Amino acid sequence: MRVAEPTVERLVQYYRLLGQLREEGRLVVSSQQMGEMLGIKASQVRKDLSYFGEIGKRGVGYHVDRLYDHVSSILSSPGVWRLGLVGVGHLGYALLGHSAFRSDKFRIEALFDVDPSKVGQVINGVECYHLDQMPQVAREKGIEVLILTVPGSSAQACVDMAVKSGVIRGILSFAPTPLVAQDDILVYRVDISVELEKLLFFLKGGAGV
Amino acid sequence: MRVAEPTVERLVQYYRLLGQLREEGRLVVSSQQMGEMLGIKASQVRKDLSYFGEIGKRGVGYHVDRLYDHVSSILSSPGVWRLGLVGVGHLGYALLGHSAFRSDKFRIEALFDVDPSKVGQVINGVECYHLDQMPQVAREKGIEVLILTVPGSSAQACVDMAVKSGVIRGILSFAPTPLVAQDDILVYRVDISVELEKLLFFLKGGAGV
DNA sequence: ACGTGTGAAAATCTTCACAGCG
DNA sequence: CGCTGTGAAGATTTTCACACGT
Repeated sequence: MRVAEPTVERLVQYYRLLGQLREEGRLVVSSQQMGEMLGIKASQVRKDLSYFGEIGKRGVGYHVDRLYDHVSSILSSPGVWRLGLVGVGHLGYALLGHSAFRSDKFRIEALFDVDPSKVGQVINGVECYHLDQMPQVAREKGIEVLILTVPGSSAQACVDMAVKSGVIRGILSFAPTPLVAQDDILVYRVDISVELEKLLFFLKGGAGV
Repeated sequence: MRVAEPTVERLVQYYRLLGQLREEGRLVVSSQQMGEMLGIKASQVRKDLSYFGEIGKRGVGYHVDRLYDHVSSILSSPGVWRLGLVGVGHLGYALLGHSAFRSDKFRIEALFDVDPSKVGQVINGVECYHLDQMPQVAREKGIEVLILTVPGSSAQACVDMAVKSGVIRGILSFAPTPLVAQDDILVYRVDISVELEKLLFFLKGGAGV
């Protein structure tokens, strides 16, 4: 069965929460309680979890350890993903050290930039190559996913290179530009300014002018 | 009429695109063409734009300048928003210099941190205060919106302070934690690791295990 | 003839409400 | 009894299809 994107988004949150509860030594949790802690309706929690089989106990709730392992296996990867990070500016550097990028599910294997002062350096324990070498390095190192933290003006060029490399399957872009790629490359975007604009739009009241 | 969030998200993209087209000196564009450039269906473009009145010309398309001004006024703010940025780590610093934060719609008026080596400094042209002073500084400077780039462990504490300040109306958080606030404070979240997890989930094929 | 504007249909996502099991 | 699992209802968002103005 196909799992919807909003469901996956929430699964990641359940996973984090369960990790915490597990550390606190909690044994059991109900959909109601999870919902309250995450700002999600209990019925939504139950529906999300039910897509992957009956894992709770009626009249009791969910066994924290068991549910954690279960969600973990849903989100698990076949192996360790190898990532490349393109654009070692402030944002790229911030992500390199960011807690979101500390996981045993993936590893940043290479950096790419065009700045001669960065190429050849080892930054945060990862070697930086010239962008031109990206397709080759990606093939050599088995990199399948790219994080783009380049200016909008060069984002599409990076995507085109990724396509040509033949090995990149997914791209997470932080550039504020639309990207076109073949259908077999999965592109996700995090657009910071859009989020800020949305916030301000609804703050001012939502209507026009 | 209430405007849906997905619509606002696309409006921001139309706005950017129209800005480019305008600079290129283009006079007219169709919903079909805008859609192709942004990866959005033409019918969706037309529906989004039609919420705000009849602005296109049948048989012709949209007049670029006119549509640009129109979308601009929809997204416009009553004045210049004053923002505070909490947490001047790598990510906070990156955002400070980020192109997304260069706009005449808002201005970052103050930074906040707990690190003594940052408090009192002027970073990127903006003064950094101790987090404890946030409610007071926010009131003095008319800050209504906060950007949170703090570790997850302190994000909720920042929200609580913001609530107590009495003047904060919106928060954009980059922390990977759920946040609870009163209903009159609008909270948006950008969760980088969730986006990456989603990408990897659908890359591996979407199903469980 | 062409491309917008828009009701209506379709698809997607969320919430309800309750049967059923521990 | 309490809480899950789930079909059905409801809400929201996208897509279709075509009437209409230029």
